Amino acid sequence: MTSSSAKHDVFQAIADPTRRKLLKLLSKEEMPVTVISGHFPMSRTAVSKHLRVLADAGLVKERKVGRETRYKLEPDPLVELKDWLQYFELFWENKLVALKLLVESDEAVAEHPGAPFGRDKLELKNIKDHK
Amino acid sequence: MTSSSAKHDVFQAIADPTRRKLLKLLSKEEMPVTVISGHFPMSRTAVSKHLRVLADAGLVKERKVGRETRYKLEPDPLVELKDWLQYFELFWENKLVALKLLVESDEAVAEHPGAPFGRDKLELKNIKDHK
DNA sequence: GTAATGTGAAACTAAATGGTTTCATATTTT
DNA sequence: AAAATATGAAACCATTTAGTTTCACATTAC
Repeated sequence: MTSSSAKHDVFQAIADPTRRKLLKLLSKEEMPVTVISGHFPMSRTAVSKHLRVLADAGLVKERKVGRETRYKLEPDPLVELKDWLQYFELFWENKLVALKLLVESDEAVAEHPGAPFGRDKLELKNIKDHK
Repeated sequence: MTSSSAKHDVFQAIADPTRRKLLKLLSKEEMPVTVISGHFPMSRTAVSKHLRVLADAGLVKERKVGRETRYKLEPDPLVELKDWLQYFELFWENKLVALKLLVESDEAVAEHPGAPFGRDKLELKNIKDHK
Protein backbone atom coordinates (compact mmCIF):
# COMPACT_ATOMS: atom_id res chain seq x y z
CA MET A 1 0.00 0.00 0.00
CA THR A 2 3.01 2.21 -0.30
CA SER A 3 1.35 3.57 -3.41
CA SER A 4 3.79 4.59 -6.17
CA SER A 5 2.10 2.59 -8.89
CA ALA A 6 2.03 5.57 -11.20
CA LYS A 7 3.60 5.76 -14.60
CA HIS A 8 6.76 7.27 -13.21
CA ASP A 9 8.39 6.05 -10.07
CA VAL A 10 10.43 8.05 -7.62
CA PHE A 11 13.74 6.56 -8.65
CA GLN A 12 13.23 7.55 -12.21
CA ALA A 13 11.86 10.93 -11.29
CA ILE A 14 14.91 11.99 -9.35
CA ALA A 15 17.34 10.60 -11.89
CA ASP A 16 17.29 13.84 -13.83
CA PRO A 17 19.31 16.79 -12.46
CA THR A 18 16.75 19.33 -13.65
CA ARG A 19 14.04 17.54 -11.75
CA ARG A 20 16.14 17.39 -8.62
CA LYS A 21 16.67 21.11 -8.90
CA LEU A 22 12.94 21.55 -9.35
CA LEU A 23 12.25 19.68 -6.15
CA LYS A 24 14.63 21.86 -4.21
CA LEU A 25 13.13 24.97 -5.69
CA LEU A 26 9.58 23.93 -4.96
CA SER A 27 10.43 22.97 -1.43
CA LYS A 28 10.83 26.60 -0.52
CA GLU A 29 7.54 27.85 -1.85
CA GLU A 30 4.68 27.17 -4.17
CA MET A 31 5.25 28.66 -7.61
CA PRO A 32 3.49 28.99 -10.96
CA VAL A 33 5.06 27.48 -14.04
CA THR A 34 6.25 30.69 -15.61
CA VAL A 35 8.14 31.71 -12.52
CA ILE A 36 9.57 28.25 -12.13
CA SER A 37 10.82 28.10 -15.67
CA GLY A 38 12.60 31.38 -15.12
CA HIS A 39 15.09 29.42 -13.08
CA PHE A 40 16.02 27.08 -15.89
CA PRO A 41 17.84 27.49 -19.18
CA MET A 42 15.21 25.64 -21.14
CA SER A 43 11.79 26.38 -22.52
CA ARG A 44 8.75 26.71 -20.31
CA THR A 45 7.26 23.69 -22.02
CA ALA A 46 10.26 21.57 -21.18
CA VAL A 47 10.00 22.53 -17.55
CA SER A 48 6.31 21.79 -17.69
CA LYS A 49 7.05 18.28 -18.85
CA HIS A 50 9.50 17.73 -16.05
CA LEU A 51 6.81 18.91 -13.65
CA ARG A 52 4.49 16.36 -15.13
CA VAL A 53 6.96 13.57 -14.46
CA LEU A 54 7.36 14.74 -10.89
CA ALA A 55 3.60 14.95 -10.47
CA ASP A 56 3.26 11.45 -11.85
CA ALA A 57 5.63 10.24 -9.20
CA GLY A 58 3.65 12.13 -6.61
CA LEU A 59 6.55 14.40 -5.78
CA VAL A 60 4.80 17.67 -6.54
CA LYS A 61 1.26 18.80 -6.12
CA GLU A 62 -0.43 21.19 -8.49
CA ARG A 63 -3.07 23.72 -7.59
CA LYS A 64 -4.97 25.85 -10.06
CA VAL A 65 -5.23 29.48 -9.06
CA GLY A 66 -6.96 31.59 -11.65
CA ARG A 67 -5.16 31.10 -14.91
CA GLU A 68 -2.00 29.84 -13.34
CA THR A 69 -1.03 26.44 -12.01
CA ARG A 70 1.11 26.48 -8.92
CA TYR A 71 3.34 23.64 -7.97
CA LYS A 72 4.83 22.70 -4.68
CA LEU A 73 6.89 19.90 -3.22
CA GLU A 74 5.18 16.83 -1.88
CA PRO A 75 7.96 14.98 -0.09
CA ASP A 76 6.06 11.90 1.03
CA PRO A 77 6.99 9.58 -1.83
CA LEU A 78 10.63 10.08 -0.96
CA VAL A 79 10.00 7.70 1.90
CA GLU A 80 10.24 4.90 -0.61
CA LEU A 81 13.73 6.06 -1.44
CA LYS A 82 14.59 6.34 2.21
CA ASP A 83 13.43 2.81 2.86
CA TRP A 84 15.38 1.50 -0.05
CA LEU A 85 18.48 3.26 1.15
CA GLN A 86 18.05 2.02 4.66
CA TYR A 87 18.79 -1.49 3.52
CA PHE A 88 22.18 -0.40 2.28
CA GLU A 89 22.90 1.73 5.30
CA LEU A 90 23.17 -1.60 6.96
CA PHE A 91 26.09 -2.45 4.77
CA TRP A 92 28.11 0.62 5.10
CA GLU A 93 27.58 0.49 8.80
CA ASN A 94 28.74 -3.07 8.93
CA LYS A 95 31.88 -1.97 7.21
CA LEU A 96 32.32 0.60 9.90
CA VAL A 97 31.63 -1.88 12.61
CA ALA A 98 34.27 -4.18 11.18
CA LEU A 99 36.68 -1.31 11.13
CA LYS A 100 35.87 -0.42 14.66
CA LEU A 101 36.50 -3.97 15.73
CA LEU A 102 39.93 -3.74 14.23
CA VAL A 103 40.73 -0.52 15.93
CA GLU A 104 38.91 -0.63 19.19
CA SER A 105 37.94 -2.79 22.10
CA ASP A 106 34.52 -4.26 22.74
CA GLU A 107 33.77 -1.24 24.78
CA ALA A 108 33.82 0.96 21.77
CA VAL A 109 31.52 -1.39 19.91
CA ALA A 110 29.14 -1.53 22.82
CA GLU A 111 28.89 2.18 22.44
CA HIS A 112 27.58 1.69 18.95
CA PRO A 113 24.48 3.85 19.07
CA GLY A 114 22.53 1.74 16.64
CA ALA A 115 21.44 4.89 14.95
CA PRO A 116 20.88 3.96 11.33
CA PHE A 117 21.60 7.39 9.94
CA GLY A 118 23.93 10.14 10.82
CA ARG A 119 27.39 11.10 9.76
CA ASP A 120 29.55 8.07 9.45
CA LYS A 121 32.79 9.94 9.42
CA LEU A 122 31.84 11.81 12.52
CA GLU A 123 30.76 8.65 14.15
CA LEU A 124 34.03 7.00 13.38
CA LYS A 125 35.95 10.01 14.53
CA ASN A 126 33.99 10.03 17.73
CA ILE A 127 34.94 6.49 18.39
CA LYS A 128 38.57 7.17 17.75
CA ASP A 129 38.51 10.22 19.93
CA HIS A 130 36.75 8.29 22.55
CA LYS A 131 39.73 6.07 23.06
CA MET B 1 36.61 15.04 -4.98
CA THR B 2 33.89 13.10 -3.36
CA SER B 3 33.89 10.91 -6.41
CA SER B 4 30.81 11.06 -8.64
CA SER B 5 32.65 12.64 -11.52
CA ALA B 6 32.21 9.53 -13.63
CA LYS B 7 30.07 9.16 -16.69
CA HIS B 8 27.19 7.78 -14.68
CA ASP B 9 26.04 9.23 -11.42
CA VAL B 10 24.37 7.45 -8.56
CA PHE B 11 20.93 8.85 -9.22
CA GLN B 12 20.95 7.59 -12.75
CA ALA B 13 22.46 4.28 -11.75
CA ILE B 14 19.71 3.40 -9.33
CA ALA B 15 16.94 4.58 -11.61
CA ASP B 16 16.74 1.21 -13.29
CA PRO B 17 14.99 -1.63 -11.43
CA THR B 18 17.37 -4.25 -12.76
CA ARG B 19 20.29 -2.33 -11.40
CA ARG B 20 18.64 -1.92 -8.04
CA LYS B 21 18.11 -5.66 -7.94
CA LEU B 22 21.75 -6.14 -8.87
CA LEU B 23 22.85 -4.03 -5.95
CA LYS B 24 20.78 -6.04 -3.52
CA LEU B 25 22.08 -9.27 -4.96
CA LEU B 26 25.70 -8.18 -4.82
CA SER B 27 25.33 -6.94 -1.29
CA LYS B 28 25.12 -10.49 -0.04
CA GLU B 29 28.20 -11.83 -1.73
CA GLU B 30 30.69 -11.33 -4.46
CA MET B 31 29.68 -13.09 -7.67
CA PRO B 32 30.98 -13.68 -11.19
CA VAL B 33 28.98 -12.41 -14.12
CA THR B 34 27.63 -15.73 -15.28
CA VAL B 35 26.19 -16.51 -11.90
CA ILE B 36 24.78 -13.02 -11.57
CA SER B 37 23.08 -13.15 -14.91
CA GLY B 38 21.41 -16.39 -13.88
CA HIS B 39 19.19 -14.26 -11.67
CA PHE B 40 17.87 -12.14 -14.50
CA PRO B 41 15.62 -12.80 -17.46
CA MET B 42 17.95 -11.10 -19.91
CA SER B 43 21.16 -11.98 -21.68
CA ARG B 44 24.46 -12.13 -19.88
CA THR B 45 25.68 -9.25 -22.00
CA ALA B 46 22.80 -7.07 -20.93
CA VAL B 47 23.57 -7.76 -17.30
CA SER B 48 27.19 -7.02 -18.00
CA LYS B 49 26.26 -3.61 -19.32
CA HIS B 50 24.21 -2.85 -16.24
CA LEU B 51 27.20 -3.85 -14.16
CA ARG B 52 29.28 -1.42 -16.14
CA VAL B 53 26.90 1.41 -15.34
CA LEU B 54 27.01 0.52 -11.67
CA ALA B 55 30.79 0.34 -11.77
CA ASP B 56 30.89 3.73 -13.45
CA ALA B 57 28.90 5.14 -10.59
CA GLY B 58 31.24 3.45 -8.17
CA LEU B 59 28.49 1.26 -6.77
CA VAL B 60 30.15 -2.07 -7.51
CA LYS B 61 33.74 -3.15 -7.48
CA GLU B 62 35.12 -5.73 -9.87
CA ARG B 63 37.89 -8.18 -9.13
CA LYS B 64 39.47 -10.47 -11.65
CA VAL B 65 39.90 -14.02 -10.45
CA GLY B 66 41.28 -16.30 -13.06
CA ARG B 67 39.06 -16.09 -16.08
CA GLU B 68 36.14 -14.69 -14.21
CA THR B 69 35.31 -11.21 -13.02
CA ARG B 70 33.60 -11.04 -9.69
CA TYR B 71 31.48 -8.12 -8.66
CA LYS B 72 30.42 -6.95 -5.29
CA LEU B 73 28.57 -4.03 -3.79
CA GLU B 74 30.41 -0.86 -2.94
CA PRO B 75 27.89 1.12 -0.93
CA ASP B 76 29.90 4.27 -0.32
CA PRO B 77 28.57 6.37 -3.20
CA LEU B 78 25.09 5.95 -1.79
CA VAL B 79 26.10 8.53 0.75
CA GLU B 80 25.49 11.13 -1.91
CA LEU B 81 21.93 9.92 -2.16
CA LYS B 82 21.58 9.91 1.57
CA ASP B 83 22.78 13.48 1.81
CA TRP B 84 20.46 14.58 -0.93
CA LEU B 85 17.57 12.92 0.82
CA GLN B 86 18.50 14.45 4.11
CA TYR B 87 17.59 17.87 2.82
CA PHE B 88 14.07 16.72 2.15
CA GLU B 89 13.78 14.83 5.40
CA LEU B 90 13.74 18.29 6.83
CA PHE B 91 10.52 18.96 5.04
CA TRP B 92 8.62 15.93 5.93
CA GLU B 93 9.83 16.30 9.45
CA ASN B 94 8.57 19.82 9.61
CA LYS B 95 5.21 18.50 8.57
CA LEU B 96 5.43 16.12 11.47
CA VAL B 97 6.46 18.89 13.79
CA ALA B 98 3.45 20.92 12.80
CA LEU B 99 1.27 17.95 13.55
CA LYS B 100 2.91 17.41 16.88
CA LEU B 101 2.38 20.99 17.83
CA LEU B 102 -1.29 20.52 17.25
CA VAL B 103 -1.50 17.44 19.37
CA GLU B 104 1.20 17.63 21.97
CA SER B 105 2.84 19.92 24.43
CA ASP B 106 6.44 21.00 24.10
CA GLU B 107 7.46 18.65 26.86
CA ALA B 108 6.08 15.65 25.10
CA VAL B 109 7.70 16.67 21.87
CA ALA B 110 11.04 17.03 23.58
CA GLU B 111 11.06 13.26 23.88
CA HIS B 112 10.98 13.00 20.09
CA PRO B 113 9.64 9.46 20.28
CA GLY B 114 9.46 8.30 16.74
CA ALA B 115 11.82 10.57 14.94
CA PRO B 116 12.14 9.08 11.46
CA PHE B 117 15.77 9.96 11.02
CA GLY B 118 18.69 10.87 13.12
CA ARG B 119 18.43 14.59 12.75
CA ASP B 120 16.95 15.15 16.13
CA LYS B 121 18.77 18.28 17.01
CA LEU B 122 17.39 20.18 14.11
CA GLU B 123 13.94 19.03 14.83
CA LEU B 124 14.20 20.05 18.42
CA LYS B 125 15.61 23.37 17.49
CA ASN B 126 12.68 24.00 15.21
CA ILE B 127 10.31 23.17 17.95
CA LYS B 128 12.02 25.44 20.40
CA ASP B 129 11.88 28.25 17.89
CA HIS B 130 8.24 27.69 17.50
CA LYS B 131 7.53 27.85 21.14
C1' DG C 1 -15.54 42.54 -26.45
C1' DT C 2 -10.79 42.29 -27.40
C1' DA C 3 -6.15 41.80 -26.12
C1' DA C 4 -2.81 39.76 -23.20
C1' DT C 5 -1.27 36.11 -20.20
C1' DG C 6 -0.48 31.32 -18.36
C1' DT C 7 -0.57 26.84 -19.50
C1' DG C 8 -0.83 22.15 -21.53
C1' DA C 9 -1.17 19.26 -25.73
C1' DA C 10 0.78 17.81 -30.15
C1' DA C 11 4.04 16.88 -33.42
C1' DC C 12 8.64 16.51 -34.20
C1' DT C 13 13.89 15.58 -33.44
C1' DA C 14 18.31 14.04 -31.57
C1' DA C 15 20.38 11.49 -28.28
C1' DA C 16 20.38 8.10 -24.62
C1' DT C 17 18.88 3.64 -22.96
C1' DG C 18 18.07 -1.20 -22.63
C1' DG C 19 18.17 -4.92 -25.05
C1' DT C 20 19.91 -8.35 -28.73
C1' DT C 21 23.39 -11.23 -31.47
C1' DT C 22 27.95 -11.99 -32.99
C1' DC C 23 32.87 -11.92 -32.38
C1' DA C 24 37.52 -11.70 -30.11
C1' DT C 25 40.34 -12.68 -26.23
C1' DA C 26 42.08 -14.58 -22.09
C1' DT C 27 42.15 -18.37 -18.95
C1' DT C 28 41.25 -23.22 -17.58
C1' DT C 29 40.77 -27.91 -18.36
C1' DT C 30 41.75 -32.11 -20.62
C1' DA D 1 47.78 -28.36 -28.22
C1' DA D 2 42.95 -28.26 -28.43
C1' DA D 3 38.52 -27.63 -26.43
C1' DA D 4 35.71 -25.33 -23.19
C1' DT D 5 34.54 -21.41 -20.33
C1' DA D 6 34.03 -16.49 -18.84
C1' DT D 7 33.82 -12.21 -20.31
C1' DG D 8 33.77 -7.67 -22.73
C1' DA D 9 33.50 -5.12 -27.12
C1' DA D 10 30.96 -4.00 -31.31
C1' DA D 11 27.33 -3.37 -34.20
C1' DC D 12 22.74 -3.06 -34.42
C1' DC D 13 17.68 -2.05 -33.15
C1' DA D 14 13.41 -0.27 -30.76
C1' DT D 15 11.86 2.66 -27.28
C1' DT D 16 12.23 6.37 -24.15
C1' DT D 17 13.78 10.79 -22.99
C1' DA D 18 14.71 15.62 -23.05
C1' DG D 19 14.25 19.09 -25.61
C1' DT D 20 12.12 22.13 -29.38
C1' DT D 21 8.30 24.89 -31.86
C1' DT D 22 3.61 25.62 -32.79
C1' DC D 23 -1.16 25.73 -31.53
C1' DA D 24 -5.47 25.82 -28.76
C1' DC D 25 -7.81 27.13 -24.65
C1' DA D 26 -8.89 29.41 -20.34
C1' DT D 27 -8.68 33.29 -17.52
C1' DT D 28 -7.68 38.02 -16.50
C1' DA D 29 -7.02 42.85 -17.87
C1' DC D 30 -8.19 46.81 -20.56
